[in-house]
This record gives sequence, C-alpha cells and structure tokens, in this order.
Amino acid sequence: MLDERKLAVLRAVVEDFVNTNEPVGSKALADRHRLGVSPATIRNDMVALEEDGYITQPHTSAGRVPTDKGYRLFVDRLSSVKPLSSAERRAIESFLTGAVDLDEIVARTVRLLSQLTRQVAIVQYPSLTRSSVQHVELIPLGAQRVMMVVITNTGRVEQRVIDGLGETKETAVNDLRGMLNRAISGLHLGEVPGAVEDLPSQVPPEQRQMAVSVLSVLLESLVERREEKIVLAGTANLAAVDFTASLRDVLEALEENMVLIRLLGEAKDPSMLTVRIGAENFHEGLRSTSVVSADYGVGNQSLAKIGVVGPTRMDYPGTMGAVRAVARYIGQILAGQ
Amino acid sequence: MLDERKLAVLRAVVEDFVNTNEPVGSKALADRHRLGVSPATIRNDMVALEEDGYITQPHTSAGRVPTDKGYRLFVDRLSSVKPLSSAERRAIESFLTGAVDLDEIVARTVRLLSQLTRQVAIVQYPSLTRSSVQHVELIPLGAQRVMMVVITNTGRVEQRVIDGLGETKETAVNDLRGMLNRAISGLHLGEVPGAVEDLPSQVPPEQRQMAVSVLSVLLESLVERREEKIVLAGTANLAAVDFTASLRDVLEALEENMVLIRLLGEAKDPSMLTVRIGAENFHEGLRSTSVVSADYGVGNQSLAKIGVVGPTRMDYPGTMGAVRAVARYIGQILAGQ
DNA sequence: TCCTGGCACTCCATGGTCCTCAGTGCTAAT
DNA sequence: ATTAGCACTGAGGACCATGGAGTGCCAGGA
Repeated sequence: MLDERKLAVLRAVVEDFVNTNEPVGSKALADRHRLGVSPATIRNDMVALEEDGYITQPHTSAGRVPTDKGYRLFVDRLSSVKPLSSAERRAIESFLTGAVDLDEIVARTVRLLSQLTRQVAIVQYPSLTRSSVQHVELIPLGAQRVMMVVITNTGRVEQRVIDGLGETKETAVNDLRGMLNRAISGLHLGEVPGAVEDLPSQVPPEQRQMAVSVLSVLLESLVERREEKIVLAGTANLAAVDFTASLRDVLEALEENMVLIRLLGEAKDPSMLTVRIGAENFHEGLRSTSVVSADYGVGNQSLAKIGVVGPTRMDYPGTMGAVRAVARYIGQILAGQ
Repeated sequence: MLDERKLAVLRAVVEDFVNTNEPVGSKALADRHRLGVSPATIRNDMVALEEDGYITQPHTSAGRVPTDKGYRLFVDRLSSVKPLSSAERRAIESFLTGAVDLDEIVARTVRLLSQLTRQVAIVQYPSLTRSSVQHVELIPLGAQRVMMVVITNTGRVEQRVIDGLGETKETAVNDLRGMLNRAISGLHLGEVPGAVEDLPSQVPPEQRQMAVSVLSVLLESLVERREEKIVLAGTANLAAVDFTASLRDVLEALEENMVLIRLLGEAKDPSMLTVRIGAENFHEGLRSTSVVSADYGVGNQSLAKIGVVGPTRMDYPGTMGAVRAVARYIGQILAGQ
C-alpha cells in the first residue's frame, strides 16, 4: 500500500526528473527535499513504488524514472494546477488585444500558448456545431456562378463557390437569399437541415434546380467539414526534447489534422482540463508525449478545444495552468466580440 | 582555370555527396563515374577545385564535400532541371483534382509538394496585389455592425467585421454597397485607393461617417495585410537531416511568417526558378539550408510563390523539377476556377 | 605537358580495456 | 520501522591500438 511518505517520494521523483531530465537517485532526493528520512529508507520506498509500477530503472545502478502510471498518479493526486504569474497574465492580455478577426485571434492564441508552455500548442477553431447562423449571403459572380457566405455567431465564416447553375437571374438569387435567411437565421446549425427540407417546393419550378444546388452545398459545408480547422505552433520546441520514439514520428503525427482532432476530441469531462499521458494516447507516434487539453467557449457552452503536446516528462502543473488560463481568456474575447 | 574535366569532377562530387551524405574520395569517384582518368588525376583536379573554393575537406585524409559556392556552380552550369516521372505527374493530378475552394487548393498543394520533394514545402496564397476586385459585399449584422466581404478574381476572399458604426440603416448599407461596386469592381487592387478617394463626398452627410469607416477598413484589409498568408508542410522531413546549425533554429525560422515571406520574396527573375544556397539566405538559422522557389500565376501574371526548404545537400535537379511542375499546375487550376 | 602508379603519411572511426562512480539491494544493528 | 555499512552492478569516460580511406607528392611514361 502507498502511505503518505511513498507518495511524497513519488512526487519528489517526478519533480526532480522533470527538472533535470536525469534518473533520480535516493541520495539526491534526500538532499534536495526535506523528507526527514535517510537515503536507505527512500530506497525501500522506491522498491515498493517500482513494484507497483510507478517508477522504473533505466538499468541497474541507475536512479529511478517515473512511468506513465507514475505521472498519472502525480497528475491526479499529487499536484495542483499552478496559477500563472502576474507576468504571464500580462503577457496573455497584451498578446490577445488588438486582434481584428477570428483568424487573428486563433493565430495569436496558438503562438501565445506555445510560448507560455514552451511546447507545441494546438488550437481548434470554434466549432460550427453549436453555433447558430447569423446570416447567409448569396453573391452572383458573373452569370453562371454564385458565392455563398455563411456567417455564424461565433465569428466564423464559411464561403463556397457554387458552380454550374446554368443561367441565374439576379432577382432569383435575391429571392432565394431572402427565403433562406427567413428560414434559418438564428437557428443552430444542427437545426438547419430540417429547416430547409421543404424549401425547394416553395420556389417556382424554373428556379428549383438552382435552389437545390445551393442547399446541397450549404448542407455539405456545414455538416461535413465542421471540425476541420486546427492550427498549431511551437514545433521548434520539440527539437530540444529527446524522444524515445523518433522526432520524425511525432512531427508526422502533428501534421495530420485528423490526429490532432482526435487528440483534442477525447476529453471526458468538458469544461475541465484533460491530460493524456504517454501510452494513453491512441497514436503510435505520440506514445512518448503527453497532451493537456481544455475546452473553451462562451458561457458554459463549449465551442472547441485547445491543447498542448509535449514530452511525458513535462511540467504538468505549469502546463495545465497555462492551458486553463488561455482557454478562459479566449472565451472572454469571443464573448466580447 | 576550370576546364571541362574539373567541372565534371565537381558535378560528380556533388552528385555522390548528395546520394551518400559522406565525403567523396578520388578513388570512389573514379570507380562510380566514367571520367576516363585515374584517381591521381582526379586528386590533382580536386586540389584545384579546393583552391578555388568549390569543395572542401572536413579534415585531412577525408574526401571532399561541396561548398555553397560549389553547389551554386552546380546549379548554374552543371545540372538541368529534372522532368518529373510519369508516376509523379499522375500524383499531381490526383492530388489536386477535387479541391473545392482556394483554401483546399493551397492546403493540398503544400502537402503534395512536400511529399514530392520529401522536404519542407511553402505555399503563399495568391497575392491580392495583382488581382482585381470581383465583388464587394456588405452584410448588416444586427444594427451596429457590418461585415464586409471582398472577393477577388483569384478566388481569395477577405472578410472583416466593421464595428462601432452607430445606427446603420439597411437602405444606407445597400446604397453604399451599390456605390462601392460601381466604383471598384473590376479594378486592380492597386487602383482601389484612388478610385474610392472621393466617394465619401458623394454620400449624404448623415451616412458619411459609416462610409468613411467602411472605406478605411477596406483599404486596410487590402493594402496592409496583402502578403500575409503562407502555409507550410513537411517539417517532419527535417528530422531526417542532420544540420550543422541546430534543428531548432531551422524550425524557429520556419515558424516566422515574415521570414518565409522574405524567403520567397527575394526571387530575381519572376517566372523562373530561384535557388538560394546556404549562406545566400539572409536568415541566421537557415544558413545550412537551401531554398528553391518559383512564381505561380495565371497567364504571365505572377500571383505568388511556392518553394521548398531543405538541406544544402539536396537533390537540386529533382527538387527544381518538382517545384516548377507544381507551380505550373497550380496556375492551371487557378485559371480554370 | 599532362597523366599515372607508387608510396609515405595523416587522421578518423572502431573497438577493446580499464577505471570511476552513482546508485543499488541486502543485512545487521539501532 | 529506520538506518548505517558494504559489496555489487553497469554506464560512461579516458586511453590506446589498429585498420583503412584518403591524401599529397614524386618520378616515370605517353
């Protein structure tokens, strides 16, 4: 069983290993931390911790290194999220003020987060799923084509060119625009398909083909691509880390949008910090990394996630603090927009 | 002076070094290439080449390695751009067909280029500078705000929310939209500032403030941010390379948008391939990389650039071939849109 | 005059040996 | 239960010898 002191030893091992990146021995522990016992006692505790799988030795006659399970216990029970320093708070404010549009908010956020944590930061664009339609615009481009622009209440804009409509009259486009907006503005995106279902039957037959084309593109753009956009920054910070897996594998994983989406997607409890450690990640190339992620949104409505990817050997309290703070801050910015 | 044979030796040194990543010696050269002379003769030529600074020895009793100057001569006079294999041509076609909008074209292009070259690819969005206004749309968002969408003939869409207009009437917005489109659609972006100069004087005084706000945002979005968007892919390919500079420096440089823009921007002769080798790059962190870049556009109008960043020790003919082919292909796609 | 074979030389890379030392597990004493 | 003491282990660094790839130079040959 793990008594108080063994837990203290584990905490000390994690902290020292994160700092030094070297296996930590019993003597070093006794020196640096006030555990009140001798190295020999610590050694006994270490044997117990090793038997339970929380720490391991790279080889005999080396110090101990935390296992994934050890980090997990550390995160769950032995550490608390570290609040940001006031300097860091100021950095956040100065970084995010003055962003003119959603693209810029996201771009700045991801850079900010990577600089705060000195790791790779990931930011997902606000999801379309939970947002609602603010306005749909149809803009004739020449005689054959129409551009559709959908604006959501989260500031996100989707645009598409719709082609091959045959001859389209300006007035017909205007009619359709009006009809569309009456039908769906203010609705949540999930409600859009139902709301437009019987729209084609309401337009004059000679315009029906155009209406159908426009609607199919509309549905496609809202439903199919909804979680797609993700931005990342700070890959340079990976160069400093020596991974057990190859750096190449990690970089490759990070270039796959689908991987990133799943990585952020697997949070259990929304509005909470989620930490996935080492082998808890589904992706092969990320077995030696940890992911700290959080939801952001306005009010208690979650719009999307942000996260940080780094070596399992990371400063969890600090990283968690930064992720949480940035997530909250984005929420405020978006609410203010 | 450099006679034919010395040039042949230099070419052989570059080719072998690119293949093997090891200093190449006189004997190996004589074996692998049909130079028709003995190793001793090659050695003499190498001494000459070294005196002129085209190759160098990592240490005595090692083979020779090309210098930046050597690569430069190789690129300028000793190699020709390698046409793509038919498999590669097919890859390009299948990769780019089916892209629905500009974002997707760019995203696919950059992945394609990085896969073809196995290096880091950079793609710049079509510049606004040389494109012309297709349509300007003003969309009221609630009573106080207006969204402006500018669509260019290259498929690029800029959008901005304009805030703090006070009470804006729907009809006033419509009037302004019509006036704007009459004034600037079809114009090159460079001509826009002149064309809208006296527009405020033409609107009724009570709407003048709104008009001024909208115009200032319009000019700002077109002029100030024009070259900003750049996308990159394939950083994982850097992991395989051992740089003399640190990998971190290279990754950091590649995360700076401004650096990338300058990197692509410094082409001398548009519509041609540009190669910058090693120290020819202005940026510290990129001293051990080479950049191959090219313009793309429709007709003979250059819209923006694409490029590849890799180690100076790269397959120049192959990389140049891929960059040129992809640049041409994007041109076609954009023209067809 | 240019090329080539021969030769002595240089220096890196490889691998073996030895040694140090941090850290361990175990035992006996407190 | 804790601790001091001690023998043991294995990684890593220093040192050295060796092999070999590659060189520069020179003298002889086309």
